[in-house]
Amino acid sequence: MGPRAGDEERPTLEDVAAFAGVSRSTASRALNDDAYVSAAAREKVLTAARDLGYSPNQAARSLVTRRTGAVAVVLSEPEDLLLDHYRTAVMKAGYRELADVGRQMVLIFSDTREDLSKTVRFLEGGHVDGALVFAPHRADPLPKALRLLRIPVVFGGQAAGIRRGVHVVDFDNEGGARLAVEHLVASGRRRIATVAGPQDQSAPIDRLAGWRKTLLNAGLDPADLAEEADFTLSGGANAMSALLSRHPDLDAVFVASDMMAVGALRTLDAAGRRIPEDVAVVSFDDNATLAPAMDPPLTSVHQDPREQVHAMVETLMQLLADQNLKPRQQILPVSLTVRASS
Amino acid sequence: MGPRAGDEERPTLEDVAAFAGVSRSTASRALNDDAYVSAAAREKVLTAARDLGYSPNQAARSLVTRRTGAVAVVLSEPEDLLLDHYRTAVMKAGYRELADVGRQMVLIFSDTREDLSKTVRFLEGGHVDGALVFAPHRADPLPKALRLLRIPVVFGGQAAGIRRGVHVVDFDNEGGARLAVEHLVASGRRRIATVAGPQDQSAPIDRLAGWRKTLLNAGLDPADLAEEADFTLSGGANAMSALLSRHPDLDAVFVASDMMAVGALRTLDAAGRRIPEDVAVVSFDDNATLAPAMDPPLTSVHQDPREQVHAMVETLMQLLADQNLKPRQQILPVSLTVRASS
DNA sequence: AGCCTATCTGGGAGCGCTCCCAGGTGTGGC
DNA sequence: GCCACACCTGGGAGCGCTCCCAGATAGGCT
Repeated sequence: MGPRAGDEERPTLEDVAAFAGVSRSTASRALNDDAYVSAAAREKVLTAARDLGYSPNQAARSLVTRRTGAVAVVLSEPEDLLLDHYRTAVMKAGYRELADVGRQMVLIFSDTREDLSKTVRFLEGGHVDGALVFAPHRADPLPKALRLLRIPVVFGGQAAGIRRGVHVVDFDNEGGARLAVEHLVASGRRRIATVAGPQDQSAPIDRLAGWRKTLLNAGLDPADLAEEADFTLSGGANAMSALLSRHPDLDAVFVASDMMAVGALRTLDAAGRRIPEDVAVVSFDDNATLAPAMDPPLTSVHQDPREQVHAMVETLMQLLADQNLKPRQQILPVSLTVRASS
Repeated sequence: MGPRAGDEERPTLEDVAAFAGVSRSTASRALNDDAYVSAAAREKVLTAARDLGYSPNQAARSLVTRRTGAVAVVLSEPEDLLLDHYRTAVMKAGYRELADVGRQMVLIFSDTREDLSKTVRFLEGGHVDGALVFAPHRADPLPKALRLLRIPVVFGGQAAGIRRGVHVVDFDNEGGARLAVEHLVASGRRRIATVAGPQDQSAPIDRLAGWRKTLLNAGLDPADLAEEADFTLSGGANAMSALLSRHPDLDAVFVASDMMAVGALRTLDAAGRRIPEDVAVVSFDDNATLAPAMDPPLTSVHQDPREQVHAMVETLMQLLADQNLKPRQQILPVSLTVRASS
């Protein structure tokens, strides 16, 4: 039971207080910079803490404050989770934005059936103060399961199956599609096809709807000019082939993601179409490593995941301060970055 | 101070015990399935816990056990962190492997100077029981800073500037390069170039060394046949151009990553070289979404990040059980997946 | 019968922190 | 001179849990 070598006990607040010659209470106040601590006492405590290499015991702290200082970022997808550009950006942004408000990110991947209950149990278990949830699939049971949760939740993108009573920060997908199509119409295109994303997710649904409505508004016929794909490069290439064989005379295409646009570009190139002379291409995402790097560089609807996450964190912080905050749907604007492909 | 609506207090262990008609101690034993609890008591406690919707307070638990149940996964890179395929795979694998041993992953991105001290402070602060650290850059100060840490650390890939006394799980990068080059030599190639990765990281250094040694062993001259690039697609394309202009007669190339190989393929195609007839291509990583999807599909050195993370978690668990475990360097074997590009 | 062990239970202490409250000291106003 | 009020400090309680220990009961051995 004797002290082993290297078995240095971690100093406690009590140790710091003793070392500084003050009480535990004063030490606590100094370290958390509460009011009513004399400058001299504060100085002594901070020095003592530094000298002893003190770092507060989080467990003890959160036992009494009932705050963990951690926030979960949940990436849900009933099937195998794809860590695409968007999710990757969300993770990085989540880490940064939460760090900026002094919170730690705890990442949760929820991509199997059994994960659902594990995820709920974790969020329920007091490990985190709140959660940012990304659950793009409409059939995903997670959002509904989270309704009974005691901790505040903010959704990134629409919460499947829930229309109200939750906090949501989404992009203006329909508006983005409208920008894209209006741009094509304005430059004289008349047969504007679309490669749509998976129609079991709300973002691609909205993009498709935006394309359709804008065409109708412009007096153009969308019939048979849409093809669904799965957000992958090859999916985009195949969808483009299908469109091309149905409508060899199409003169523009709105593709619902950059990655699919790369595939579409490849198909158009193989079919001998010049871009943008024969066919103009506009895509969605404006992925910084993809869109400008293509040949030709892609015109793309710009959305900034960091901005979304920032708004989500902001909302969550308000929620943490005031549990009764009225549920809010924030729709972030998007813009069109015009490059050589259109 | 009266109870608000929806202000349901979380049940404590005490509540569960009272409900089950046993003592707090017995309830605790039943829930943690300790020995010496009668079947009847256990049953009553578990039922009570379920009925009350009890979930243990983690803070209270870890205050006394001095275990958090969480493990950090640190992705370090002094410059802007690139979430490439490998790191992404590491994150997913880390999440799964840690979940399998009942631990929670806490992800840490450390990619600026000031992050260093924040990272150290976090790891020091008792938030996690241990850490899995990925710090590929040789100049990265993090590994050395972690030496004084009180918590167990396992490195994924070599720990910059440290040769011994740390736990490391690495791939056999040099052996992988040897496999690749021996395969090319065996198929009759004689002018075998390489597109090397950044030489400030140990993995690409080892791959380059393996290429060089194997050529020399085969009686071939590596002089001037290596070109360094930065692991990006365009970097690979440019390096390939340089090699091609220096050695128009090269008949094979070993590329240090799949992504760079995609660029190299593009350059070779543009230069009118047929693959594999004129130039054979072998790359490294065997990225499941990239290597088989290329035209032609890439022969690639296969390494499995999940396997690496699994070994790291295993080592960490042993370390958690026995702090004095002797430091170990584990080198995981790699294999060659032969496809049409060679 | 007596004793020892294995099995099971409950109470108490205490992990390290924050928060509340009582109390002490100084300063200004009447 | 006294009170009011800011400012500052220390002690005590208690967050919810696990672990140790004392005690109770039942069964198997000498």
